[in-house]
Amino acid sequence: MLSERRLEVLRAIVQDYVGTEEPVGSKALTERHQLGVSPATVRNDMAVLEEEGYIAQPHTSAGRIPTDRGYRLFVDRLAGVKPLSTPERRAIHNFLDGAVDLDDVVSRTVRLLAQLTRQVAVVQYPSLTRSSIRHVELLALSPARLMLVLITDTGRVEQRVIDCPVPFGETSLADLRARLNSRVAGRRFADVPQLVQDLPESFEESEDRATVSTVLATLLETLVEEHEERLMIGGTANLTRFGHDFPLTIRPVLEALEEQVVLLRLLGEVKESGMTVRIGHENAYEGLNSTSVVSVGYGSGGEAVAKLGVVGPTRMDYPGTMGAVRAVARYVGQILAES
Amino acid sequence: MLSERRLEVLRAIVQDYVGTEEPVGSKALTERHQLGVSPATVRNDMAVLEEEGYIAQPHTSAGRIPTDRGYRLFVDRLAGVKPLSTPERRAIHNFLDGAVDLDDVVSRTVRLLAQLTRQVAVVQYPSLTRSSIRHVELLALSPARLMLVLITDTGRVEQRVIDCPVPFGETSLADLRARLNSRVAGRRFADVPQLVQDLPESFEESEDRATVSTVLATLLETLVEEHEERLMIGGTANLTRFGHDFPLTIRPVLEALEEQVVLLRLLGEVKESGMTVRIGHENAYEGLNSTSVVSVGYGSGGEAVAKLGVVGPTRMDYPGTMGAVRAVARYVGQILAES
DNA sequence: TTTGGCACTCGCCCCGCCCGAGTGCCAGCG
DNA sequence: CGCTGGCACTCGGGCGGGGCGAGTGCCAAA
Repeated sequence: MLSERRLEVLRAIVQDYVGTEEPVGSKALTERHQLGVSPATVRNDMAVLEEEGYIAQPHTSAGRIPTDRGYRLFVDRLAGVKPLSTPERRAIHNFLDGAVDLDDVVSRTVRLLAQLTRQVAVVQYPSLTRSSIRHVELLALSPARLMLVLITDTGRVEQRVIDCPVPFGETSLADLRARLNSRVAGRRFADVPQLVQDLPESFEESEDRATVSTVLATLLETLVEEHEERLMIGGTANLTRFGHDFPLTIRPVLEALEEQVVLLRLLGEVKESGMTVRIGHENAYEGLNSTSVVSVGYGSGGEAVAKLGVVGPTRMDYPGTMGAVRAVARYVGQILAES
Repeated sequence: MLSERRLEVLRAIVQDYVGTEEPVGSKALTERHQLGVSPATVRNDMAVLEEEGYIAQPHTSAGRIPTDRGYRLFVDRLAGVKPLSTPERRAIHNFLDGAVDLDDVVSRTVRLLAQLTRQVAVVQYPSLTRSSIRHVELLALSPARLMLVLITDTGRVEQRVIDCPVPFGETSLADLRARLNSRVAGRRFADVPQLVQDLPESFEESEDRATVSTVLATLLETLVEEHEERLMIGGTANLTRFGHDFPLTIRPVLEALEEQVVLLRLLGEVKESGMTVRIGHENAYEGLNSTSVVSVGYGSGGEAVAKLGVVGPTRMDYPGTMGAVRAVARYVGQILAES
């Protein structure tokens, strides 16, 4: 077990290193923090901390830097979530109010998060499967082609073009549209499959039934994970502040950011509620081994409809970042609830 | 005027420099190209080319590298557009077919372009103002709130929430929807303003007129440039290949890429048809002074509804990049025409 | 006009040096 | 037993000098 003071030393190391980006030595530590002990004592504590794997030296005769494990301890036991300042809070409101549609909300959120944390921001669009249907629209593009448009209560819109096996009359179309809406409007997406399964049979014309089945198939297909998840990233310019050695670091991170699948999985691991912090090697994806990911779910009501977060160097200001992420998530939730 | 051989020397310099990323000297040039003259002659030619501002030496006693002006001459007079190989062409088809909606088309295009050119790809969504309206949908979210959904012939969907000054009945809504669609469906967006201007007056109830005006105002506002333009970028990981000194270079480029306004202006300068190449300082935006932008319009018919292009180092393979950009633009145009 | 020759320039690489921050260890002190 | 000051040691980073070689410009000859 680590004594109180050793934890204090670890905290000091993390704070200094985050601030200066340079390995921190025993002397500098005692000067910058009121630890009440001499450098020699700190050195002993450091030796213990190193033994336990919380800190490391890049090379002999250099100061110490925290390891992933050290950051983990720091986040879990030594640091709280720093609440935002009033100006920052106001900035969030100013920035997010006035968004005209969902795309706008998401893109503003991304920019805001990137700016507040000075890191890379990732925002997932509200998941379809966890949203409710506001409206389903069917348009005839030509006699044998339909367009299906889905609108969710979170403002998301999806469309699909459908090739009908058989030409489909305008009356049947209006009919289908009405029946479809009366069944699914206001319902959760997750419930849609059983709500519509008997729909084809309720049509008299057998040709129409085929078309109705096709439409429903497309509708259900739209809800398949993988396809339905979208996200937006921003603040990649902040990657250039990652460190001096970043040519090597930045590459895999940029690659990871382009792999939506990777990011989605990353966010997918977020616990339903509450904030998740993944530090360095805790990230399953190799390219992100030298980064930390802070993420949290957001939603219009109590429950999360999607996630957002930031990707930054393991050497990041955890309390501040966590505060910003949480505050933004809450406010985005409010915005969505209003619209 | 430059002699034939001097132009040939310039071409050789550009090609070698693009390949090796290193200043090219007279000896190396004669070895790698059949110029039929000695290094000394080439040196004389180089001196002339330098005097004219087509090439420069990074420092005394180093080889020459092309200047922006040199690249310009190369692009204008020395290089054609390199057609893609059959496998590449096939790759485009494989990659782009199977896109389910417009977002999918755009995101696939971005990835494809980035992969083909190994540079940063930028794709603008089809412009609203140059598209036609396929359908306008009005939904009542609550008695006093409407949602306006616009669907274009290029598959783009825009939605806006409208707060009504006065509650608006379901009958009036259906009425408005019908009248609106009969007027604008199939028409160009640009024509919308005059098509709808007398619409409010055609309503009897004076309260309804206010709402109708609000709806129309929102509709027109949606078409305002700035707001209506969207784009997607990808392949930023390719920035890491820009050069050895890239920490300095990459930063402003990433920043520029995040500034949608900058990019839109960049693409906006593209001539209606035909490819545009902006080299180094020809780019108005300072952060892109060490990059070149190759862009072209694309569209479903003969005319362009939007633009796409790539951003790369001035030291890029112009013929190849131009070939890829053109080929992708053409195929995307086809895809849009089909859907 | 082209060519070979030649002296010259200058950036880069390599090496060795020194400096100093930081360490680990130890003996002494409370 | 824990803390402290002292001390020898380590080693990375910065600085400067020297050699190398690619590349140049100039010139005289073909």
